[in-house]
Amino acid sequence: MSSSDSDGAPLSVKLAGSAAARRKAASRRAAASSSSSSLTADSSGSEEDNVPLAKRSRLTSLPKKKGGSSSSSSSESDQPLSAKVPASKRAAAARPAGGAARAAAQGRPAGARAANGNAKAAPAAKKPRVKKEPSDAAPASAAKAIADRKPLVKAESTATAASNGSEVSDEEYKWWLDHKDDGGPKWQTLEHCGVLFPPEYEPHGKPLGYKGAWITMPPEVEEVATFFAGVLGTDHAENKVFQANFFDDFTELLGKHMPGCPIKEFKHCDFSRIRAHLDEQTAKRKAMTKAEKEAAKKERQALEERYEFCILDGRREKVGNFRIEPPGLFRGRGAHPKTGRLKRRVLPEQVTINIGEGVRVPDPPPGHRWGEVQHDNTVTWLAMWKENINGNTKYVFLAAGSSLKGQSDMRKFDKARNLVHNIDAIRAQYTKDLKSEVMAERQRATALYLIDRFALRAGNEKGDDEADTVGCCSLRCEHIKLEPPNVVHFDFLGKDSIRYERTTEVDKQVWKNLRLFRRGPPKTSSDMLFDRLTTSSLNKHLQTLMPGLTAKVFRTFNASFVFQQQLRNTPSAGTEAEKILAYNRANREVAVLCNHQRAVSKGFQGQMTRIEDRLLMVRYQRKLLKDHLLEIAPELKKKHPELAEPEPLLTDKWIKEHLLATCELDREKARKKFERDNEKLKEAGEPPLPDDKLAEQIAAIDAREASIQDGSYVAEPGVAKNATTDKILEKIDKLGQRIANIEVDKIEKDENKTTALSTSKINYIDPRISIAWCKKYDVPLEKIFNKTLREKFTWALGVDSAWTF
DNA sequence: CAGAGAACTTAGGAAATTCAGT
DNA sequence: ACTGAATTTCCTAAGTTCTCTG
Repeated sequence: MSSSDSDGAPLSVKLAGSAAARRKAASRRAAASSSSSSLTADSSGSEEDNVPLAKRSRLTSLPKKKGGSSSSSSSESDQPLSAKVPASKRAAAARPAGGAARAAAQGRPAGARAANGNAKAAPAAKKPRVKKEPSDAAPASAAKAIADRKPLVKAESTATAASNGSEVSDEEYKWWLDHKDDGGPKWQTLEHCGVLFPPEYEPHGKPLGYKGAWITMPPEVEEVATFFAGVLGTDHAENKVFQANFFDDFTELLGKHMPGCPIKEFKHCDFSRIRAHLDEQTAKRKAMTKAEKEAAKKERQALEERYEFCILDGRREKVGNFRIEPPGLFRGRGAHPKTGRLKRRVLPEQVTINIGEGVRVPDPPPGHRWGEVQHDNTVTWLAMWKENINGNTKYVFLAAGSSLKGQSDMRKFDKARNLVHNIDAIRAQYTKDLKSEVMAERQRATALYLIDRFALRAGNEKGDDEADTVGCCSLRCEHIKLEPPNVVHFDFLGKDSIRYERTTEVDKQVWKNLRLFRRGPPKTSSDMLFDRLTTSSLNKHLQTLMPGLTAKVFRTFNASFVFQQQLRNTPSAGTEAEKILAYNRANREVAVLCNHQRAVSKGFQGQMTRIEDRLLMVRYQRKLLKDHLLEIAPELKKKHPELAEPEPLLTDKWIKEHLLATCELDREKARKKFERDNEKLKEAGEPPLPDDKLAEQIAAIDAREASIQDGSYVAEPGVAKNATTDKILEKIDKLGQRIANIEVDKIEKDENKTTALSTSKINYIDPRISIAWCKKYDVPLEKIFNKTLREKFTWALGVDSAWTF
């Protein structure tokens, strides 16, 4: 691309574009506090001005979706609620499925949230309704009456539910057999019991140490100090940002509840007494008897029971996270600027309840009111509140196995599957666009290539008050290194601050483009790589290529597609274990593609060593057998030359150490057994065994140890004296099998060390692929999907073995 | 037309529970 | 039966996408 492809775009358009780019680049630089001058910023826009207006406008100003919402919303503020709200919703419901319908349906009338109108929506059947009431609308007596019934928990109590207008069906509703159009309301009727609040704080009275003094605190303060004591021993406690943020909020509390208190510096705080108390509590809990634990569990369940289900369109559905998040210290991931801040207790007054109209509103805790009660059936949440750290909204949704979640899950996979038919054309298109004269198009095509080939996320812009992580569109120059002729090295922090590091070959043109974007106008490493691209412009473009297509669909598509391909490596004639191994390998392939990582567990190295020891132990056994066999039948060496081969990795040093370690273990075992036996005898009222008996055994082991030390020890080969050579050969063969199995274990464990398979299994791989695979290879589904997964994917169970993604 | 907000999906780690080997 | 490992469940943070708003 050259600078000559300038066009006749009106100045205003050009300026608008480059101003935005400047801002973006400038903010980046500021954030990274790089030393760049304004020169960089000013020149960054210049190359840009070659964007033809026609193309630009096509990208940036797609025809607006016309729905009932936009026109009605302007006039609704002075209309009665009943008239305005259902109007737009109705319009949405009547519209055929598709983007426009969805847009309209989701357009929540602005007035609905703020207005407090009492007007009832016309209760016409099948019509979506939205109504808001003051939180104390439900009369307490009625509330009580309905609270006592248990329709939300047990199917047999349908009578009470029915009295409220809804029949609870206990029958499994196979929604996937219905051809339900999407885009309309999410439900017709909805009953639920609200949310469960965490228990009140129970003060323990343990003091905080400060410069040698022990200071007892009022409960409000103590609670927060205890939060910090709770993270001692984790990385958070050592994290300076975490400490500072915690202490800021803690100090504020001190000022409020303990004016004049001497606590001024974090470094002088001593949480040890509080920590000791927490450890004590943990120990106590651990020491409970089985019966006590069971009783506690029962009590907990009794408390939670009512919240676990709701009734949606007359059917019992599981609720997901019905618990209000307890207060604590915010545990932001990666280098989050707000990590450690106090996450405050949520009060009922801050909670909005969303529930069907005309059904009983759950009681708020005694002495409280709900913040708001609304009846919006265009959304799926049952309750909502705002969290104080980032101001994010937290929702109570249905569980993953519910019909609502299932439907959107199925839609997601169907959409990804639809991409199969379009992918060739889309790839051809962006490959062509890699050479576009228009910078924005070229960047878009290049980004799309990365998203498609390397499963990158879209990459929205992030604020300064969040961890600095990126996705494709927000990549900065510093995140890639280019190596001629076509190698790219990626190194950046993605979602959850998980590092994406990868060196790979790319299309030659892509490589050239990346070089161009990087150095085009003078850029510094903290400048955006794709300075003409945003996630929304990218997604807008994708919509034109396939309805409903967005950047994230590529991840789903590629994950499922690669998985299906990898499954072709399943050995049809193999054992079940081998088939499952192939399945897990395919799964792992996908997890690697999506960069699903996990921390190496702390016991990993030890576990690995143990597996290696187990392996060597079997090898040692095999060696003994082989030696023994060759000794009694040396002629076999000709026919079985492998008998003379040394066992790999098995050294004399290891053998000696292992044998000595065994002595130690055996002594310990003997002692334990001796004690146990005596314990039994005692209970039976019989005299204990003489101590000599133990001493005798120990002496034998000591002797063995000595012989190992001086090299005179001769190990038993582990077969009967009169065993035939065939028997021994068979045994050697069996040991070989065991060795192979352990080796596979070891490889799998090592490969799984940093790779998490679950995320791709739960979110990216179309379950129908797995189910079809099970049927084709005759593997029971339980071997690959646990109960949760089977429940989540019930909609997919019916596919046959020939189903393909 | 960027930025905020709403709603929903995706994510890894901790805690709880189950499993497997001795 | 006891342990330590593996798996499952819970938790909630961190993304994406789309709409609304000033």
